[in-house]
Amino acid sequence: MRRSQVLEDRLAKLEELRARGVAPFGYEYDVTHDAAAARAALEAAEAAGVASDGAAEPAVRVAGRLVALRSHGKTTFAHLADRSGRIQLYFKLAELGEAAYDLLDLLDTGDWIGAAGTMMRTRTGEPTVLVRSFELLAKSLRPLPLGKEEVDPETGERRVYSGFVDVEQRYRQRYADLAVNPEVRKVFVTRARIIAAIRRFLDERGFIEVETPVLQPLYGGASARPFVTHHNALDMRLYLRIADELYLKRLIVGGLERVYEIAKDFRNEGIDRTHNPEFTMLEWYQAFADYEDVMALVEELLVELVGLVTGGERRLRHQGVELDFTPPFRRLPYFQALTEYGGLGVDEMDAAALRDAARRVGIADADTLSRPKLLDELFKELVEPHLEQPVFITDYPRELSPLAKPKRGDPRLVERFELMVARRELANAFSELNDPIDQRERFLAQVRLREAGDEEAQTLDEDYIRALEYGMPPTGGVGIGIDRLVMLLTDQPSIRDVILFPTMRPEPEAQE
RNA sequence: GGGGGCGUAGCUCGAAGGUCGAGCAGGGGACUUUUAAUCCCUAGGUCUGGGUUCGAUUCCCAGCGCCCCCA
Repeated sequence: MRRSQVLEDRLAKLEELRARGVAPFGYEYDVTHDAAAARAALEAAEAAGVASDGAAEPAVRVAGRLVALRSHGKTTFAHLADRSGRIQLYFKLAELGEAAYDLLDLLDTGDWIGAAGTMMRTRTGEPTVLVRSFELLAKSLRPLPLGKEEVDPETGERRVYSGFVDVEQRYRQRYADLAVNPEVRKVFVTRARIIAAIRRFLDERGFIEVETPVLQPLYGGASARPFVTHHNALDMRLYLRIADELYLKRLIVGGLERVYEIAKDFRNEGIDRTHNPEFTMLEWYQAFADYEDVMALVEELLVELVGLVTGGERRLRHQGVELDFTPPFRRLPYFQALTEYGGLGVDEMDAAALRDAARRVGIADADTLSRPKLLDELFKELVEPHLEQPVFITDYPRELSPLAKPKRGDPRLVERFELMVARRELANAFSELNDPIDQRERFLAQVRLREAGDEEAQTLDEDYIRALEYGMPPTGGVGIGIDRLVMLLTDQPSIRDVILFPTMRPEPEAQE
C-alpha cells in the first residue's frame, strides 16, 4: 500500500516547520492549568467581580492535543484536549504577529501543543484561552480518527460524528482508541480506581500483598490448560501459572496469616467476550477464617466497590439490567439451585438419571461425562441463565472441588461458594482443605481423571502436600476475576473493553 | 469445532456484473468571536489468491482478519 496522502502532507509540513526554525518535537512545557482548572480559574475570577476589560483576567498555560481546528483567515479557533477535558483556544493575528500566526497553517488536529494566554469568554459564553504565545510540542504525522463533536448547549450532551468505531482497529490500536474516545479512557481510569480500592480494603484489614511465581514447574489451583515454556539454563519445562492459590496457601503455612495477590494468570483456552488468555486475578487467604467469613468479606467489598463507581449507591445498571447489591446477598445451596431452577431432585439421582436429564437439555457428550461433570453441565445449562442478581451459590459437590474442605455435617459436599452476578461467576471461594492426607487423595482422584482424558484435571503437587504436612491453620480463601469485576462495574459488554491490549492474532501485514 | 455476518479513501458510510460515490479529515483560495464554522476549487480507495465472464470491487471457491450465535 502506498503511503497515504495525509502522511505525505504532514511530512512536508514537518520540513517546513524546521525550515522556519521551529522544533517539531519539543522537550517540555510549563503547564499551570489543565483544561478544567483553566475554566475554574475563569469562573473564580468572574465570581470575584473582575472587570471584563481583560486587565485582570487569569493567565494560564495549558497543554494538550489539538482535537479541532477552525481557521477564519485572521483568526483561528481550536479545541485542545487534555485528560481533564477540552478547552477552546482563540488565536488572533493581531495578538500573535504574522510570523507566529502563520505557523498555524502547519498545525493539524492530533498535534500536541502548549499555549499561554488569558481566559476570556466568547460571544456565546464559552470559556476560551486567548492565546498570546504557543509552542508545538509534538507533530502528529499520522491522522488520528478524530470525529467531529457537537455539544448541545442546553443539555451538555456530546454527539460525535464520524468517530472511530471499528472494534478490531480500536483493540489493535488502543493508543488511537484512547486518544479519540474519552469514554474509553474513563473505563481504564475507573479500572485503576477499583484496583486501588481493593488494595486499600485489604490493607486496612491486615492483609499483606505478596508476589508468587508466574513461572511454575507444576501448575495448579484451578482446572485449566496451561501455557508451556522452557528455561534454557535449567533446561526444564515451566508453565505459566493458571492460579496463585497453592503458593499463597504455602504462605499461610509459613504464618503470614493474611495474604493477597493481584496479578496475571494465563490459561490456554479459547477467546470470547468473557475470556482472554491472560487476565488479572485477585486471590486472598485469611487464616482462622472459613467460607462464611470470606462470604461476608466479599459482600462487604462488593458493596464498597459498587458505591465507588456509583457515588454511594447500592444499585448498578449493567447491560440494561438493574442489579441490587444491598446486603445480604441471597445464599442458595448448589443442589437447591438445581431443584429450584432445573426441577431436578439431584440428591436422589444416580448417574444414569442425571445422564437422561443432561440429554434432555441437549448437553453434548452426555453419555461419557462423569457424575460431577454432568452436574456441572446441568448447572450451567439450567441454573446460571437465571442468576442475574447477586447470589452466593454454596456447598458444591466434593468431586468438583479438590482444594476445598468437606462441609461440616455433609461429607458429600464441600464448603465452597461462588458469587454469581449477571449470569457470570465473579468469585470462587472455600474453606481451604488443610488435611494433607485428604488433599493427597483428592489430588490422586484428579490424576485418575487426567489419565481418563480430562486435560483440565489437576496434577499432584508433592511440595504443596509437604507444606500442608507442616500444618496449615484453618483458612478461608477466594479468587475474584478482576476483568469481569471491572466489566460489571463499568457496564462493558466484553472483556476486551476492560483490557488495554487484549490478545489478538497478528495483523497480516504492517500497514502504512 | 459448527453456523451466520462484516472487510470499499486516513475515519464514518452508501451503491453496484460495465470509468464507483458521499460526509468528515487532507491540499489550494475567501473569511478578525467560530464551535459538526461556512463558501468555491482539488487530490485520494474496492483484504489476499484463484475461478466464471468480453468485462469482477460485486458472482463462485479458498485463505487471512474481526464480530455475533451455537457446541
